[in-house]
Amino acid sequence: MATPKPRTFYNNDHDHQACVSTALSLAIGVCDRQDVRFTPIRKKILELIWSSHEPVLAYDLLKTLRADKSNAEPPTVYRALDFLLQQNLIHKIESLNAYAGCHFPGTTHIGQFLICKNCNQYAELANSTINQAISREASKSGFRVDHQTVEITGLCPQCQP
Amino acid sequence: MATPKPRTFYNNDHDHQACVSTALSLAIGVCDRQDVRFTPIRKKILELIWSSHEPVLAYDLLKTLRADKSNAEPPTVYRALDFLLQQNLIHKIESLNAYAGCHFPGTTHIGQFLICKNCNQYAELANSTINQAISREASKSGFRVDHQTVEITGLCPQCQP
DNA sequence: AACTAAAAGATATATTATATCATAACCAAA
DNA sequence: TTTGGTTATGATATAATATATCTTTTAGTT
Repeated sequence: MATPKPRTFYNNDHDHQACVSTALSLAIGVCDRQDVRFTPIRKKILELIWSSHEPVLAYDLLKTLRADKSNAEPPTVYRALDFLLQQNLIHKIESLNAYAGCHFPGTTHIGQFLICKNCNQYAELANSTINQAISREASKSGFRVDHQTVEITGLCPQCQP
Repeated sequence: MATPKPRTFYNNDHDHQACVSTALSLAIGVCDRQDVRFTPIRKKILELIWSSHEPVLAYDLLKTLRADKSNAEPPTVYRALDFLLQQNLIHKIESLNAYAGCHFPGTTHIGQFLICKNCNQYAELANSTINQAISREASKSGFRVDHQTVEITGLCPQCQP
């Protein structure tokens, strides 16, 4: 399987509405094929996650969601997040306790995250060189790999001096 | 710099007291060289972290610590953890919100963690093949890497069927 | 329409972590 | 050997993240 082309970081000029609508369309397709329900709350949470290219905190989602749904409570958000995680439409960034839109939605892939310390944007790679190196080296210790969490912090191209 | 030999997973027969005392001796050396204070609380927390080869939760440390120090409160533990993290004597396992003894204490290294889903033990690698693959592939996206979080779950040799 | 299963509402609480101010211990210099 | 400064700890409160549980509503099926 070829490594998909890595997403680059975005500048202020890009057509962000296109990012959001692409993510939503793909999500509709995924849920359709999986025969699971892409309810209004789930759609709204996915939209909010895609409102920027930065990982988002659950309680920030809750605050924003409450503009629309004043009765929203933490479980409302966490249930939607759990659903979106299960459908591979978002990822959790463990080192930030934050959630980020998946760039390869509905596909089985092993993602790696590049997170810019300056602008807080992330990029998702699905780089087979990295994940093969990890699998191979782990095997040398006799370890059978099930899941990899790879989160890389640093400076994105636009934030470098 | 050569890749240090990866630590393997431990079985029930190993001389665990030796693991603990080695960790403590090395910590004393590190703190000495850094001219920082290895106080009784810090020592106790490090000992508790090394009481097994499994990552430990902060509030579990607190519970255990209270056997000795009944007035211990969360900041007592978190301050000691912060200190030990700063001195590279322990690591935080982000995907578990847990803390684990460092296998290469006091050295600058880029660690990777293998975490067994069955027995909960971890091993720490400092594998340059992995971290070079990550740096190199991240560079291709123009990203300047500062820090890597690599946490791999699966089955250790002893827990495989 | 009645039934069933899935989703959402509502409430409570668990878990993880930090802020802040007060006190104590350590240690260097006068 | 006091003085003063710094670092560590005590104590209290609270913030931030996440889940358990029970009820009600909604959607889809018979």
